[in-house]
Amino acid sequence: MKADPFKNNLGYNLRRASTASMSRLAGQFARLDLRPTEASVLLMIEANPGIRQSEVGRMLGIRSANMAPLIGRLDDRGLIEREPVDGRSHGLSLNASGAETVAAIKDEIASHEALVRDALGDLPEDVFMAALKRIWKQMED
Amino acid sequence: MKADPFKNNLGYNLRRASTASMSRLAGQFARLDLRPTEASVLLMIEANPGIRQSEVGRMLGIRSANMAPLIGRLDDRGLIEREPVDGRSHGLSLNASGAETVAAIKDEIASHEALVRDALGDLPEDVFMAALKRIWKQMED
DNA sequence: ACTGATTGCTATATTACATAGCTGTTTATT
DNA sequence: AATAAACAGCTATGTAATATAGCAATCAGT
Repeated sequence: MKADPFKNNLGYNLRRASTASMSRLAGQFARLDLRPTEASVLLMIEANPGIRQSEVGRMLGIRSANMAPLIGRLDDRGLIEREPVDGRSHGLSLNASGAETVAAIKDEIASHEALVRDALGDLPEDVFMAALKRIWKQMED
Repeated sequence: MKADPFKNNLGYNLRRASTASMSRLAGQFARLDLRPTEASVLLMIEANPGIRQSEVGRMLGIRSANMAPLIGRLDDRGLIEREPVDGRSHGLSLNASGAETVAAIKDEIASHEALVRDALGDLPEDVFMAALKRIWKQMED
């Protein structure tokens, strides 16, 4: 048996847990022919109809250079509508097909969340999540 | 203010925390001209001198196809030695330069770990880490 | 009216990870 | 001993997320 220098490493275990979780969720989204970032954008649009894509990007931590082709794909697939709110901005909203897709996304997320919650065992969900949020914030300084 | 549909999403907060943590650590490793995966491989070799690269890959979750160029770079940079243990396997070990690099890596990791630990607040480190490990294991089934 | 910031975009590079397939070597089975 | 199966290392290639640099059009504040 080999020694594992990362056994007690917080950062490493955080990364492995996140990677494993995302990889599984990506597999679920693949059934909808969606990538995780695309699904997250659709959810953000559903929660905020008319939101501008620059704002979606800011909230999700996606650069505008990466948002452009992403939104383009969603538009090409007929999931969203773009309406100009001023000369340079488009307000984004879901159309019927997009709303259907979001409903399916929510189902996948719910089952995935349940799986993660199960793994927490005794540790209360809100305590765990608060710690994650503090890590996230802390690292940005 | 816009609504955030991911505010109470375990998977999303796990991912953001992990990404932020890794991005910061990558910035620290960049000072050593190393990428995170390269640093992790060097640490694994230090902890297990003579280990074969296939075994490093198994423990770190890196495919053999991706290990090959990675090990090649570390060899080209003169950080590791490869010695044949049989006709198909190479035993990996650090040379003097590699050992020096690993010492620097450990310093960076220590300061990074301290930062993550601070963010945990009241939540005991071992409880948090155990939860991460359970998530990691759970997702693989 | 002008300056500077913002928005959306193209082009391109990097990093991590994946699959497919190849050669040679070792181990197991007959 | 001969053959089959598994393994180690590798190349080539594709995908996803992310990053930087730069551009044109638009908007806001002085």
